[in-house]
Amino acid sequence: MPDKDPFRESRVESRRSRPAKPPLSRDVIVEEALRQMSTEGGAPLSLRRIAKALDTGPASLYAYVDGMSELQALVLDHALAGVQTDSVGSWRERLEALLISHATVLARSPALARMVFQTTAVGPNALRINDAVLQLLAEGGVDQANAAWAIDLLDMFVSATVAEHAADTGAAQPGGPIEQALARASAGEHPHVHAARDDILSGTGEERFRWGVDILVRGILSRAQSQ
Amino acid sequence: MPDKDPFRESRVESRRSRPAKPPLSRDVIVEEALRQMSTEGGAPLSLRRIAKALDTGPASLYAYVDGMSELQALVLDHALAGVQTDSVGSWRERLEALLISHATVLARSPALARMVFQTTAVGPNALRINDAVLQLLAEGGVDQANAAWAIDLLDMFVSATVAEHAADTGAAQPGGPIEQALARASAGEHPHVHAARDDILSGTGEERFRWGVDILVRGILSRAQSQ
DNA sequence: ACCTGAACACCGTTCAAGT
DNA sequence: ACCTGAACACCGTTCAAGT
Repeated sequence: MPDKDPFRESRVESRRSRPAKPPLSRDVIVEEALRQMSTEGGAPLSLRRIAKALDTGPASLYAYVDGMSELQALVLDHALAGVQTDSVGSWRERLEALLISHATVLARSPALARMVFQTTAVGPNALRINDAVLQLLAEGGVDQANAAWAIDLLDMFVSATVAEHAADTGAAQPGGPIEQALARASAGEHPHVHAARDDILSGTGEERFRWGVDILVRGILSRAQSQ
Repeated sequence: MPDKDPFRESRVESRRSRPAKPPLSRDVIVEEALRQMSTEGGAPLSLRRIAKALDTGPASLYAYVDGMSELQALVLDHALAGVQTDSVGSWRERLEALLISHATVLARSPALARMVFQTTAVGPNALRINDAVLQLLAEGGVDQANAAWAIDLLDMFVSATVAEHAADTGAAQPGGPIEQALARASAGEHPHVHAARDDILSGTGEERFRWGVDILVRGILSRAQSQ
């Protein structure tokens, strides 16, 4: 048997020498989670998949993270760091831009969008966003009591929009379940839906989002001014 | 060995004679699902658990239901049958009553509330509810184009309210994560949140729901009248 | 003291094999 | 033809046992 060639390519890869497989940490875990959410198309977050990617067993993650629900909170806040809270224009334009930025960040991955009603956003970035919205509403002349409730309503609108969008795997497309349902609305039994069917399906996502923001802002101003 | 007493209580229970273990059907499955959602506190719907309760293996359900996501759609519509679409008063009062009824039905079980952004409500009851809302908005003088988009916004509001409520396992309680987050909002870094902290936490769920409906209706009317 | 393999108690879905 | 036990490919979480 010939001697082993000492210059042969090593096929065993020491995991120590593998370049920059960094030691486990909260940050590494959260970043891997976000990476998977943006690449793995729509698949739900999984501790086991994260562990595998980081070359450990799932139990090891529990040293750095309390469990799935804490991880979700960390991931959500990390993602919210991308929300732009400063832009230019009137307070109304800046509010709209902020909400669009918020929705855009959440819509970047379906898994993130689905997370939005499972975890309450209470991290530093949620704080930053809410503070900015309160600032803008104050500029718009909305009193503090109404503004304080309004931030929740605006947030619900953003969250519901992205969550709805993430859920429908094409429900709104031509021939999809929504169109089929509308087709089932007869003039006799559901006259109003029947009559409005084209209007119900009209508009792009962004048009409808802007329309929603307009409705909310009008409502908030109207209420604030009546008091 | 003594003879068996022919009058002894039978301990073997023929499943044929067990009273009314009805044959499998879509309806039986959907009803068992709803039963479990209202009793099993907050646990997510599970095909396996339904199958066990109906005395079969999980595979048997697939003869009657396409899979989890079709079951969810059926369950949601079945539940929506409980939404009251007729009440008395002005159109505005009747709209508020309808939305409260809708929210109440969905909030009956956390599992149902969580389902609301996973499945698009397109069954007969969703049709009935949407038709009633369109009718009320028409009464209120809202044009068809705005009303057609408004039904989605109102539905998102109801859904987001119950979904948020279902998610927070007490996030809003005194000492809960929301209060803790607000405590982290310093006067220096987050002045508006800091100043509004009491207002942010104020109000009951129902007060805030009615406030939200008021904002939405004001906004919709304002927009409709401006065109 | 720290870490983790293996186990626990679940999932939804598929399909071969049996009646 | 219909039905389903068992398997497949996953989950999150726990914990005993090892270093």
